[in-house]
Amino acid sequence: MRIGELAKQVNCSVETIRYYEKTGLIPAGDRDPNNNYRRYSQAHLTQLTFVRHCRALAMSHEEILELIKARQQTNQNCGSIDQLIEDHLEHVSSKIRELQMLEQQLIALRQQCQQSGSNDKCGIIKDLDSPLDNTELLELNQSHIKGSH
Amino acid sequence: MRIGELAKQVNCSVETIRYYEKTGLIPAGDRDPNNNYRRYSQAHLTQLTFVRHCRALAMSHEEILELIKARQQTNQNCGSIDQLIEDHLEHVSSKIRELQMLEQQLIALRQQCQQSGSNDKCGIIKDLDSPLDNTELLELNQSHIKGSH
DNA sequence: AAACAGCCTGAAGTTACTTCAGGGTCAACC
DNA sequence: GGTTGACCCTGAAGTAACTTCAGGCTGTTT
Repeated sequence: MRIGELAKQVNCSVETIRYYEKTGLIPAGDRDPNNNYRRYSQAHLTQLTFVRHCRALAMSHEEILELIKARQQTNQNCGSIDQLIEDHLEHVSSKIRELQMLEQQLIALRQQCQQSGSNDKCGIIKDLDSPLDNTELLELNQSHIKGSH
Repeated sequence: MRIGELAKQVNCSVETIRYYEKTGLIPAGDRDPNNNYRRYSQAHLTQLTFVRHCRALAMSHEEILELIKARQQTNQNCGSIDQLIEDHLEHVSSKIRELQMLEQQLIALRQQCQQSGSNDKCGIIKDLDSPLDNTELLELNQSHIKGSH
């Protein structure tokens, strides 16, 4: 199977597959000697499926690499896999809590407008002019799950 | 006031302030002729406070630039400001919903392990090997609110 | 033979910064 | 007077996970 076909099967772009190869998320595999095109087997499809599934769960490449490594050490204790999922779940949960606080602040901000009419009287702008209060200082942390835009 | 002092007042790094200047989020301002150091006034502090407040609400630079522009057209109708906040709130809310679905999937995945003991029998790995089902295909969209790691 | 889909590589762009390299300024202390 | 250390400067590169672009070969169809 060629790269375009593989991309279709796992629902991603061919560029993404080439990128995964470059960064070691999937093995390089061999080439058609005639044209130097990449050739993929069932094994590639399996690993790429695994990777895409992990990405759909918002895991980072680093986390996925750890899982792949664990997966290959078949007879080791799976406690580390368990722990990784547990930690990742905690990342996601804390991100949710963070965004929910943001959401509340934005709802409060929205009510400040008061239909003033003109920009200089708009309560939203006035509100944004004031410094951050303590409750807002729990800043957006640099977590690896992507943002809202 | 010099850049270090300003950074302290708004609780960010001096590099961030220089970055904001480069990207137009705050005006360039003047320099001390003796040493070429940046000098800041109360007006700078006000605008930077505004920007930091917006960032604490996870707005993108693009959104903040729009707000700054609106803010300067004092006598225009503030409907566009209203709308921007509304749209941003919707970004945040939909990101929350997305992460909550992720959270549920991770909770389900965590239960797959079944204390098998070894990696090759771990239900988590088996689960990740299977392709994404339809409910998971609502992929992580490229929204501007930062991720979970 | 020309057109067009599909493949290749390497580099640059994306976001909002942070880090680094290399160097000038300034107040204080010995 | 020399030096230490805090603070400032610039421009370039690094971060994550891709996407887009430039330039060019391959392969099938008309």
